[in-house]
Amino acid sequence: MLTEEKNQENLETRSSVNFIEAIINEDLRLGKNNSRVHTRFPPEPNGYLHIGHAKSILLNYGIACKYNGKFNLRFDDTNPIKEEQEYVDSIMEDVRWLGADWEDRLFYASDYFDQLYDWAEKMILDGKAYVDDQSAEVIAEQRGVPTAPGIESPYRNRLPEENLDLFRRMKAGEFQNGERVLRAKIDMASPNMHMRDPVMYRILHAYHHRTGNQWCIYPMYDWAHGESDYLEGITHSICTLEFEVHRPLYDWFVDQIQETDYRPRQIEFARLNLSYTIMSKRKLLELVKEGYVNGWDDPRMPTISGLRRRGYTPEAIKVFAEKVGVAKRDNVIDVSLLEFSIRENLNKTAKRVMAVLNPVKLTITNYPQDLTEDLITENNPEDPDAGMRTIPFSKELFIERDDFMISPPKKYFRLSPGKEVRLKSAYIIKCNDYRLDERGEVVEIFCTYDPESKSGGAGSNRKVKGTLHWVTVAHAIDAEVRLFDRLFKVENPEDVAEGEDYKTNINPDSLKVLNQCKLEPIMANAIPGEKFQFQRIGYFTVDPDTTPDKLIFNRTVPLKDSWSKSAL
RNA sequence: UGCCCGAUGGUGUAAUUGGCAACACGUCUGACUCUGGAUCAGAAAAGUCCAGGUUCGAACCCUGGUCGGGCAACCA
Repeated sequence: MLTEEKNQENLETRSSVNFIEAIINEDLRLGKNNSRVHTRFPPEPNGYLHIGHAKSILLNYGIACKYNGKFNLRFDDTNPIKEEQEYVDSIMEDVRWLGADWEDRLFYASDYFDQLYDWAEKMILDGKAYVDDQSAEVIAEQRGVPTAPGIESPYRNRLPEENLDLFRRMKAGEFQNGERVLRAKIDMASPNMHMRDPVMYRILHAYHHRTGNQWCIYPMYDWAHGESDYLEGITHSICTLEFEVHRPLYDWFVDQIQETDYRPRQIEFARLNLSYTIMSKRKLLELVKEGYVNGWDDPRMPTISGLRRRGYTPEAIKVFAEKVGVAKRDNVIDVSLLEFSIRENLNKTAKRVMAVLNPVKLTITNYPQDLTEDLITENNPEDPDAGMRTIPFSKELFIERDDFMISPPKKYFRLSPGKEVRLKSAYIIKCNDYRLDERGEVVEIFCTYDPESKSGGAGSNRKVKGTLHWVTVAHAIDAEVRLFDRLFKVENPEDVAEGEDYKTNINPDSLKVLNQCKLEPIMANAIPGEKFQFQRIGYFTVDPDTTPDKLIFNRTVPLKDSWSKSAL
């Protein structure tokens, strides 16, 4: 981004900062952390990123940019059982695609395993941590409940030397999974459950995607996260609301290692929720594993890879994230805001082309049999720089089946017997007749054209109510078009009757595949990821499944359609 | 009968930190249009969860409620 633009943006938004920026402004005013701002995005590589993560990425990266600070990408990989390299790769691709640049600061919590271990030994020596021999069940029981204090473990007052010996033997692999843990010695009576001697290390004989079999003890989130922030010099550690109750523990752990004035600060914001959408990683994984969708990048998924394949652009997602804002109250954003963002973006950038999704033949009876005209049409009326192109026109055409009705309702502006319409960038035609098959389906429409009405010509000023898109029979190329609808039938998929789950709300018609689609010939050159507006229909992108002999398009989002709406 | 958060049009976010509740999406009109798109013009829609208090003045401060969310993995 140009500095000039950035300054302009700062000026514009200065009067209205979100609560996180307000905190940062205050920290800066007080000169905290040498007036540095340093954020990070800390995903666990246990699944693909979704639009909610995009909000977080863009928030963290946006703040770093705005305050001339830095942004890190850090994988929170402290649980080898759930984490995989595939997820690391996909996450990096998605973060990069969104435009968040971590420069040379790619880190892993596992980078810090040695340091964390050393600090843990020090805490043991200081009497701040101890080894507990009890089972997970017993420990959970002793922790008590939110409304009543817990009780102390019988191992709580073990001598530091014994704790150190045991901890070293844990590390050395002398014990089985679950046999012992290292716990911080805080307060079993705290009203905050997280302060009741939380587990710092558990034994996990498991292969880690980066450290292999080097370790058999792994740090817990609370112990690893704040210390990782500390090691990276993070100033503002932004996370979601559910970690709010963890903050006292975050601070307690930082207290144990802090050596200078520098100190990272945790700030929590409300995660993004979208109507008609499910955002839980666990449930998205379930949709993938149980085959409700075709993989993490299925265009119906709210994953970043799904949105990308659907045809969304990073710009649109950025605009969306800005419009959504940042606050602490729970929210459900209407998907229409997301759709607005991509339409607004693609309206300015997508090339307009003719595509007939559900074709019916139309013959212009008074047009010369062998003639093909190259007509000129705009690539994008919203973008003067997009230029013009030619499109062939001849006697036999395809038009959209929906664009013809034998006996139309009152405000139908399209084609019907005796009526006139314009063919986009071509001529005005009049319907004289049509032919039905034995089932009563229209198989051919017969029209005459007005040679004087050619687009751009002298006599082209005549007004007709409707304009149709079309392609020629002789030149059209075939394509498969995948029409996506929302994955869930209801606004809140989690809202279900007793004994049912969100899967009962899955929309059975979320994917409709059309195979007889006819496109103007220039589309033979379309490449995967390229975006178009199919005129009068919607925005489409070329799916990566496309092969040289089979073009496949995904519908990103339909055009707004006030006609079908009013017809309801 | 614990602790921590939150509450502003249908949805989301603002309100110069105590000064006429604004913006966006959505909805509805109308204009324009060779995309029933876009664009343009306009409208409806909250009196700020409730009750008290402080103040000339409260969405904002205080008190007490109500409602919603979170917290009891060797998950993050």
